[in-house]
Amino acid sequence: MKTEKIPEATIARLSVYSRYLTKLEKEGIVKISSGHIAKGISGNPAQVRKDFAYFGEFGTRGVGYKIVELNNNIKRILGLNKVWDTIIVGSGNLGTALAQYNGFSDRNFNVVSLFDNDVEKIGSNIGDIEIKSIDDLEGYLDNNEVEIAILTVPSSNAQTLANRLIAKGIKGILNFSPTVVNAPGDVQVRNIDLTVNLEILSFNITLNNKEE
Amino acid sequence: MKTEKIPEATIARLSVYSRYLTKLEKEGIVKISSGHIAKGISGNPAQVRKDFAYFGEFGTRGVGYKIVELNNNIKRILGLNKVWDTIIVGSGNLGTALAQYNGFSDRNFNVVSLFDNDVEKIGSNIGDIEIKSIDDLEGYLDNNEVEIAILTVPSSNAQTLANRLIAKGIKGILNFSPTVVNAPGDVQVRNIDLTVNLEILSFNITLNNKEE
DNA sequence: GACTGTGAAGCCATTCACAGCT
DNA sequence: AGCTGTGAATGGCTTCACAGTC
Repeated sequence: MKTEKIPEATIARLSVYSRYLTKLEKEGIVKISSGHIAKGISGNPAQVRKDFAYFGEFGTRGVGYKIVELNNNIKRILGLNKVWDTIIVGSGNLGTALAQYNGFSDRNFNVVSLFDNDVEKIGSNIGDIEIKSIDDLEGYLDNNEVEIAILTVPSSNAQTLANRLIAKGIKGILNFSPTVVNAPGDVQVRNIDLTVNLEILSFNITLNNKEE
Repeated sequence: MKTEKIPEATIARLSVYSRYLTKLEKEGIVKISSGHIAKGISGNPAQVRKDFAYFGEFGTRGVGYKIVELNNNIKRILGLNKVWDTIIVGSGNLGTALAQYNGFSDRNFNVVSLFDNDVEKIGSNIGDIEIKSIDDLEGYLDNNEVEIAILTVPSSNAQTLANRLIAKGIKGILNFSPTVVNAPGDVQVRNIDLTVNLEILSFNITLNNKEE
């Protein structure tokens, strides 16, 4: 193993491997080869091995990988050996849907609060998460250790709210609004752009239809 | 312009350019240079020009691009010069949230129906979209021209439902369940994996914290 | 014999740099 | 002078192929 730049694609795949390994763990399977991991997630065996090799030697030649041990290593690498308290800013349809999404808690992301500017919503609950006033955002972040925020507000407000989050020490933003959010280098931003993905579909379908 | 393989990243950027150009159009701006487009979407001018060059010569040397004309070209390339009727399969929190998301209709994607297997929900409306029984999926697709489906069902059902959609001629699937959906080559699948994106954030934050 | 770990090769996307046009 | 269009150079990721280990 050499220390070198790790492709972001590798990190994304580690997350996928881990979820697959967790499934196998539950089924009681004990060990697995890179070839079978690759088959399970529709990938390439050499790539699976190379992805792991950035971080250490987790397998045994001639044998394969012990699933529990490998998965623990991946979760540690991804920073999932702790619970990440997370807030959602914007309790519109998407924000409230994400607040109730089980997939996050399964992976150690715990939504602790929702923020909105709609007085009709403030004070009510989504599941057992209270919707708080956006005016209380700074106060909340002063008193609670939160490093990750999910941003589900209209494009027009996205950068302003991102700035407020960053000013209060938020280190990662998952942005769903269809606008690019800028942040200083020590703050991670990931954009999930729903319409871009639909438009890639429409491009490819249009292309396929022409080729027929 | 030469015909060659077009990077998928180029298609994703075309979608982003188009949204930015639409914004400028509304502001009444008439022409723009690759440098200004790049600034607007936090990109690189050479890349902007190269992305366009895959499809033709849309600009004028020494001058730049006419915004309306360029945007029309991009929208045509992306297949957005028609309305795409779309169904959502799975009317859980995420499915209903997406059904009400304005960003889709703004870009010519029209959600025409929601499907679910919960008898409590079937027959009720989300906005003006009726929730239909999943048993009626095939019948609906026989009688309505739909090429794109959004899949927001639990992982355990995702592949089965994808197969049913593909059997009825669906050409593109936007999959939100955290599982890989397989499809034949003429069917496009795009996966939006919410937890993968959170885990990339947690990896990067963990890495930054260590480096401090 | 089976499977990992890894240098080298191959492939693809981005960026540079400049000729060509207005 | 300003800006596009594009071949060439660069950089990065993926795949190959095989030595090393069990």
